[in-house]
Amino acid sequence: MQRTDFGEMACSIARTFDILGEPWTALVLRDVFIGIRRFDELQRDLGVSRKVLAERLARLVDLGVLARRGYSSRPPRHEYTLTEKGSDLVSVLLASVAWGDRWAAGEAGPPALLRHRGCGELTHAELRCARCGDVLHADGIDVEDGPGAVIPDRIKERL
Amino acid sequence: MQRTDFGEMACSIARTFDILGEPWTALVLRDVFIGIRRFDELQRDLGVSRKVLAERLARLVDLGVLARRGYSSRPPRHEYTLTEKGSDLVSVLLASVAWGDRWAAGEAGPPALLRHRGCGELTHAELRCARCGDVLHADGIDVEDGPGAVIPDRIKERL
DNA sequence: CCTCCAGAGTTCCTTAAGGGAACGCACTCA
DNA sequence: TGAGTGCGTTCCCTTAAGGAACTCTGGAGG
Repeated sequence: MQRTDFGEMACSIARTFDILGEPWTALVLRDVFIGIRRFDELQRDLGVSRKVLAERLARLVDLGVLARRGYSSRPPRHEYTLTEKGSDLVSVLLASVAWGDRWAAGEAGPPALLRHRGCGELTHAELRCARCGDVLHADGIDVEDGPGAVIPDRIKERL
Repeated sequence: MQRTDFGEMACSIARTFDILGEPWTALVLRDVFIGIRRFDELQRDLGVSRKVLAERLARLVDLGVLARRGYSSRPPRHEYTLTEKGSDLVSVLLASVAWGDRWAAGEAGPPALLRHRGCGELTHAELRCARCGDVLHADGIDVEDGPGAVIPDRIKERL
């Protein structure tokens, strides 16, 4: 329902989930990623209401995650594609595929498989430290304040 | 609002976002991850309504993402901690931190920094192919059907 | 013993977001 | 000219989100 504005919080998780914190948005991005790019195709594939789909697409275009381009001017037709910002967001989806495959796939196994074009193998995404290259786990990480951390109001008033 | 049941879809993204597809849940997990474990602390830190917080916590415990344990029996007090399933889900949060830091941080820079205890350096999470170890990008991946892909109903009827 | 406080939820109420169905409009094709 | 397709809008109803106030339990303090 989103009465709270997560996008303004001083937290990259909140800001990301201001966009992704709503299942349809994630699924729209997934579909565009796998090549479903037109309104009606998306609507059929997802089973979402046209209203919600229209809203999500407009928001994603607004945010610069998707781009809307005409691929035919007569009749006017358009399609949605991922921008760089958008394909980068797909990483979050890939991380969630890894989790879902491990913890929510059940007996049937993963519903989809990922093939890395670089090496040609079936694979899954693994999170690694950008510095040392080791696999990252939640319990090997400490969080510290960064430059964009909030300045409490009582201090901000004095600036 | 979630009238649609994303958890039943044959898609690991949908299943993951059935849980995470709602900003408060992500923030609750973040807080538990950074060590905020008690109901009132969470409520104060997040500014979420107690009702929504109670609902989210109950659901996460139900799903096995969080565990609720008493840390004092007299007076009865409890705290929430991440299970293995939960800490694994934090990976998705780490991926979203990387995206948010890059695309939503603005001039101020990232609100928080991650230090990898393994190497001691400030770092960020990078997605890599579990097979060849190369960095994974959305556009280097092909998606194929997996064993858990849906069986269309007209076929399922015959089994 | 009586009152006060903290932790941890619950209950109630209002409002806005979700979902479906129908409508609109531009263009094409038989 | 009438049906079909692509892409949305509009209307209306229902349900969940959010806030505030209330409850209940079990110490502390005087």
